[in-house]
Amino acid sequence: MQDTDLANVMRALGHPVRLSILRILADQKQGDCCCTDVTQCLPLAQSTVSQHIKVLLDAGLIERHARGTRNCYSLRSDRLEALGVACSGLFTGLAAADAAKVAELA
Amino acid sequence: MQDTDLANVMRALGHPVRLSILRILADQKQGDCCCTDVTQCLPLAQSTVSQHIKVLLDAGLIERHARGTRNCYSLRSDRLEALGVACSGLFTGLAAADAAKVAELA
DNA sequence: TTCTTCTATCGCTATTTGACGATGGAGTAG
DNA sequence: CTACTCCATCGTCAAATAGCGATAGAAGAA
Repeated sequence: MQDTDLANVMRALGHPVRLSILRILADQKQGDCCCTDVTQCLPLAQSTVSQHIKVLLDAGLIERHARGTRNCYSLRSDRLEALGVACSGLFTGLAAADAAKVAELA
Repeated sequence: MQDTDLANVMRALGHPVRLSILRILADQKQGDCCCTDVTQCLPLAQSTVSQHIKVLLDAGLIERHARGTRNCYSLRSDRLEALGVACSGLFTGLAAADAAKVAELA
């Protein structure tokens, strides 16, 4: 994953409300979680929640699927898992490079 | 790690230049990497780089230590490793909760 | 002391973000 | 057809962010 893409995803996750939305979607029963449901879990206006959802959508972290009269949202588990791997790799990679310098010095 | 803290760190990482700075610090030889060194690796003004460094400092991702006449920076490997664990846990946790719903449905 | 280097900070501007209410289109129910 | 619900989008505002040049203080060098 490119640094630019990674930064985009990170920025999308860089707001506590958006992390909350991800958790709400993870806890909700299979697929039938619409914007109104999420809004009722948060002390925010519907339009604000909709905006945050859009950010997560654009970052590819969630997906939308029409469910009768509603738009329902669910996590994109594949992307989340890939992200977990990328982050873990990035951070331990950085830490490892750092450690290598120290070792090299000895 | 709290969602608020996690979001703060994510936001700090949500800019490609700051990711670059982390990589630069990881590659640089032991400890003697000052603001000017970083600036020379980037197409940005020194003041701008200094600001980005401050963001990383405030997020606790790097640390400053005076080295003679300069201020040198290095990664906080402990924090990075902790972050790797936290991210990995968060993402796989979300994905797992999502998968559990599907299984429960069956 | 005087000079030079380093760099954090200030002031400024332009852009982006976060929040809100209002609105209108799409679709269901009656 | 007539409600009614859902919700994405628009317009607006305040605040934060990202960029720059200028500057001043700290500290080593001469």
